[in-house]
Amino acid sequence: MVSAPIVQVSDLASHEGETVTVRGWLYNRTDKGKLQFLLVRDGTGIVQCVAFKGDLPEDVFDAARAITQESSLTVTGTVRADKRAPGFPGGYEIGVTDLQIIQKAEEYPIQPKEHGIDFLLDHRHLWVRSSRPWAVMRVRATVIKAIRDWLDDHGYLLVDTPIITPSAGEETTSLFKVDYFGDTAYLAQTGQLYNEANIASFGKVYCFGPTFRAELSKTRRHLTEFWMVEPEMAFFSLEDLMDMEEEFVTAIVKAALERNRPELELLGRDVSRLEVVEPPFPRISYDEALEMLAEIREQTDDPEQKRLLELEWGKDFGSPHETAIASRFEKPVFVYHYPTEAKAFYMQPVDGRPEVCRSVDLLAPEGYGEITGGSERIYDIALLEERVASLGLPREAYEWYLDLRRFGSVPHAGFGLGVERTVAWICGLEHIREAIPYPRTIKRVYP
RNA sequence: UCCUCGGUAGCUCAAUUGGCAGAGCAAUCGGCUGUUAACCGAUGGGUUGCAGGUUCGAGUCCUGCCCGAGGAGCCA
Repeated sequence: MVSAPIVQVSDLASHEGETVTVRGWLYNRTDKGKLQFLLVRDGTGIVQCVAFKGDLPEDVFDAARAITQESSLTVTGTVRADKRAPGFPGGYEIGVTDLQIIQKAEEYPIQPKEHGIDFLLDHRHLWVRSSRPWAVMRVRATVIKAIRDWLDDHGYLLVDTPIITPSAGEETTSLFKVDYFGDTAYLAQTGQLYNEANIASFGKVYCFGPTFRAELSKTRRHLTEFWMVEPEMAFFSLEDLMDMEEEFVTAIVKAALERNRPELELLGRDVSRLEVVEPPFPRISYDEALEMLAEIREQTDDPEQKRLLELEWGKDFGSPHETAIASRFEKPVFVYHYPTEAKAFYMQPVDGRPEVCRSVDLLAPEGYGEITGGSERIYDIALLEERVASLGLPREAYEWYLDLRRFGSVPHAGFGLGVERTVAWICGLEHIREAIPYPRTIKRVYP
């Protein structure tokens, strides 16, 4: 047994010519008789290990030959550059001198070939080992770090908000009910109301965590459990909000381009679509968006498309509308001043035009839909009380929230950004379920 | 919740008008010194989602149920 320094596959380039040990799992193999090509993963990358019968003791070569897909192992050998070597990042391979199997895997269900989505999701605990999910989760980690770094560096304080909440924030039909020692509680679908309390202590805050929606939504952009970051800022106007959002979203995209370009290439992402993301983002009003939709409807000959793009004033956009609007722009596009009736009770009406409110959604390009939604909040106590009453909301549940307007209320604004939708957009994924390690959808809580 | 589509070997799929349930990959065994989801030869592998029905005969037709996918509405 040769003892050699343990190195990571991602660092192999700096060990050319040295004898090293890699610990990991067998990703795939090619058996050429006296020559074995073993693709070994270690979490940081994939390296090809080459075992040649003539160079090795018989037992070592036999071990290389017997190893099954996804068996755990340690491989020792000499690092050499070779253009033919596949892997991630590739270009280097290990000439095997020793090899030990830690556990010989049983027949592994996932092959390096096409599989159906149902099968893959049933085996998500194994599928996470495959190169596509691996690349996506690395981008996801970058996105999350970029979110935190940008906010922390720009004067926002992370203030955690509860996941178990006492009352319905918005509609109870979309809340998961929890038995709380005999009382009813709900899983949070937003931390916003608490953020609004926290800004009076810290000025600019954000909460970041999982959030839960019991909606019976069955589309490529919905999960019942997803991660959301919600910044909330005292003394912010709608314009301040858009200025901040475009800087923030640009920083996230840039971080992924800087740190995960190889992963994005592995995913087949056209990164030129991401490289154009720079402030300023186009800004259009809801009314302008409706005109745009009317134009698009006129231009299409597809009767189905015409029907899907119909929208009467006052309604919120569905995904066909969002996709159609976003397709007119290279960059993410802000749509502001939505009809008040389509939005939440706490959004500030526009002066002199109360039928629309100071709200803004950010639509991602390429059909990825709404990635942020936010607004200025009502800060006048009388107006907020009136809204609570007119919508028939339970006043007692909102007493503490109304308090915030009684003790030093200020104009303020905030928004939520959906992490999985952002990751799906950056990675170019077909479906949001690939943007989270263990997706929870209306039909799936396993594994 | 509504609409549409689907469920056949471990996986991806085929099976003519209702007439012997098959292929590729994977697995196992053998061959090959540069493979990139290698290739070549051989072997094993099936309660056709479940329950009924029609029929001489059902993977195929009928009824009910279960499971999943795509889309809509709603939303991030």
